[in-house]
Amino acid sequence: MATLKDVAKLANVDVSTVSRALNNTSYVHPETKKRIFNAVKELSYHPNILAKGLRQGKKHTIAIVVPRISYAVYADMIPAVTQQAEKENYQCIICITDDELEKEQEILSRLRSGLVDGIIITSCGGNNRILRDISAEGISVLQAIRKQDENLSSIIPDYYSNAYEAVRFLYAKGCRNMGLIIGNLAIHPYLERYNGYMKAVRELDLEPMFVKEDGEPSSFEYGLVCTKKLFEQHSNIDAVLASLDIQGLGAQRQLKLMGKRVPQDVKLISLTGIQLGEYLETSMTSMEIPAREIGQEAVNLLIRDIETKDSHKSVKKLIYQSTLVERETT
Amino acid sequence: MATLKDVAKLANVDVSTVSRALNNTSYVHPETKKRIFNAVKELSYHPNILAKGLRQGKKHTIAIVVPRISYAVYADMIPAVTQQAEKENYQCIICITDDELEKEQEILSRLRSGLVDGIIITSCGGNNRILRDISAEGISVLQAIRKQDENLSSIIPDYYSNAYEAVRFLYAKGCRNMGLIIGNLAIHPYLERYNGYMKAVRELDLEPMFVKEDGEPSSFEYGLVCTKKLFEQHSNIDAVLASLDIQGLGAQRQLKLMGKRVPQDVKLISLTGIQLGEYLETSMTSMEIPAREIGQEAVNLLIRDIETKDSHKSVKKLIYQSTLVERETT
DNA sequence: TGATTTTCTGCAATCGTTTGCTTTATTTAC
DNA sequence: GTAAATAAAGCAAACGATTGCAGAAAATCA
Repeated sequence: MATLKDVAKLANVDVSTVSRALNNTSYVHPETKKRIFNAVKELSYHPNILAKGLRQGKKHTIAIVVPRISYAVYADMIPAVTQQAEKENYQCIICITDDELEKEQEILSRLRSGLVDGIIITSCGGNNRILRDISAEGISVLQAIRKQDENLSSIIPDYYSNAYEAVRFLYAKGCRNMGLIIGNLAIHPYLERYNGYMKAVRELDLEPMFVKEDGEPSSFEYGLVCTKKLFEQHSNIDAVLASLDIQGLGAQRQLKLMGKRVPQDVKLISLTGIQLGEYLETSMTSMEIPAREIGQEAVNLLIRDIETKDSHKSVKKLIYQSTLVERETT
Repeated sequence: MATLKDVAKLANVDVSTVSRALNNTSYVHPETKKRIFNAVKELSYHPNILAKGLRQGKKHTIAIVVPRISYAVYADMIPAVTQQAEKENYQCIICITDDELEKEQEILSRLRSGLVDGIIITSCGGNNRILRDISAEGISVLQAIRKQDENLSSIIPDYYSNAYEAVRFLYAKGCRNMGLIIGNLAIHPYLERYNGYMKAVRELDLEPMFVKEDGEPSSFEYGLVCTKKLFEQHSNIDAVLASLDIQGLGAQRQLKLMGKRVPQDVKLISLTGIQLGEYLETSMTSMEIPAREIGQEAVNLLIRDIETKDSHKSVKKLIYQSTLVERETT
């Protein structure tokens, strides 16, 4: 691979001149410039990004760390992030933790090695210490989708309102016995959804019905099992609120198995919308999270933070509203 | 951020000794080692990966370039790639092209800057020149899922057999009028599917029926429109073969709209399987591509290539068989 | 004991850039 | 016509690691 030196030799100038010509960072005679550009083309020179980063202390690279890429929210958010990053002339590297603490730590430890200027992360929790250390070392950190650490900036959907609004909506549709499929309340989004649900249920003077199981909550099976259990506990249920899209699919299947008609007998709503909902045989009503917007704005926030020399950076907290998209299940 | 120098100073030794201690690359007195490790811990030192890469000419990083991350094949393959890369102690960066030539070029030009040791790519085509240049410059290149350039190594599913076997399967189920939804035949996988379909259809002495439209073939709408057109052209169709999962969903919807019962009136199969097919209200029969295996083996191949100093590297071509998973649509 | 070998450590060059400082040539200003 | 400003280019020191070479100390051998 050709280096600056090679170009300099061919163009018969010093490397510094080549550098300045290519970066437009000082006067270079037009003729010299021409010679340099010709040499660049002839040698098909590409600057070494490592050397550049090393010298400048800036890598123009950010990382986005997510649990999975197949989950709708991330599948939506990630392309928005990479696109926005490109627009801002940043490179973007995507890391997948599988929602495992150990993997997340491994990844964070790698990222700590000066590869990136900033990190957008949906943490699986338990890494607050490391995240804060990284942040203290000068790498910008932004929590997205999930919030774990109040001392670091975050940008998340309004899970509380999602649940609250969904209950209100179903109430207006005539439902009076709404079952909620929920996960571990120690996890922030689940707690928020739970609180939003409870608030609405109390306001409307309804009986709260919710179910939580062991096992991976982000799964088809979880929706299947929880729906079954909900009906075992309360046979009169006329609406199911699934926390996630994939839970919703499981619920749909279970309702079919139990011979319940959707939406006539039971209505169904997902609190985390996916586009796919639209494509199903019976398309699913859902609260659609503005994942793309969140991704885009996350990049903007992060880059602003990176490029701020100011030492007393403020902790920012952004909350995005979702929109209810009504489809065939309600 | 602490550097080797800081550690050296604190441990009261030379940087070279620190380097050797940390990398276990030469004799270092146990006591000295202890002092060094203490210093490392105290300063929470993390080696600068850029400097390391620059000096060693190796980055222990590979890139995977894909059109989308939401498509099932990639959503399956990518985690397999990153996991396998980690296992081999390589870092992995994921790039998304949106199937746009321009973006792909932009990305490749970035990757060319010495950031990675190798590239696994599902190209949108038209970049053969650049890919070959990159390969010639010493960055290993491996085509996955799609093959564009016969002169570069590749690892792909057997699209031909997929289609061939699907036809045979449907024939055994009693279907005699099978419509194929296909895309641009200039694109390798579509051509292969077409050829496989035609081969089987001729062998079985059936009438070939296929449809191709303008517009994005990887979409719900494409499946919708093509299915409609298929039936306009041949009203007696008793089976639809969708090239892709998402086309299959569109077909399913269209069949419902047309009042056709699946699988009684019309059978439906997807030639590119997704796990999601299992979760649908009427779960979809499909040829399941071993995306995880392909991803894993791609990494192995690539790394073997990277770590081979040998100049006359051979071009490798691997083809993976799919398996037919029968579900409710047939 | 003296000669080897092995262990331990430091010096300094290197990877491919960028950039502060200098120097020289050219232009502008009054 | 001289002083000041501007344009153009080179030298050499960084950035943070690795590594060949060399020398000193310790251990082994005869």
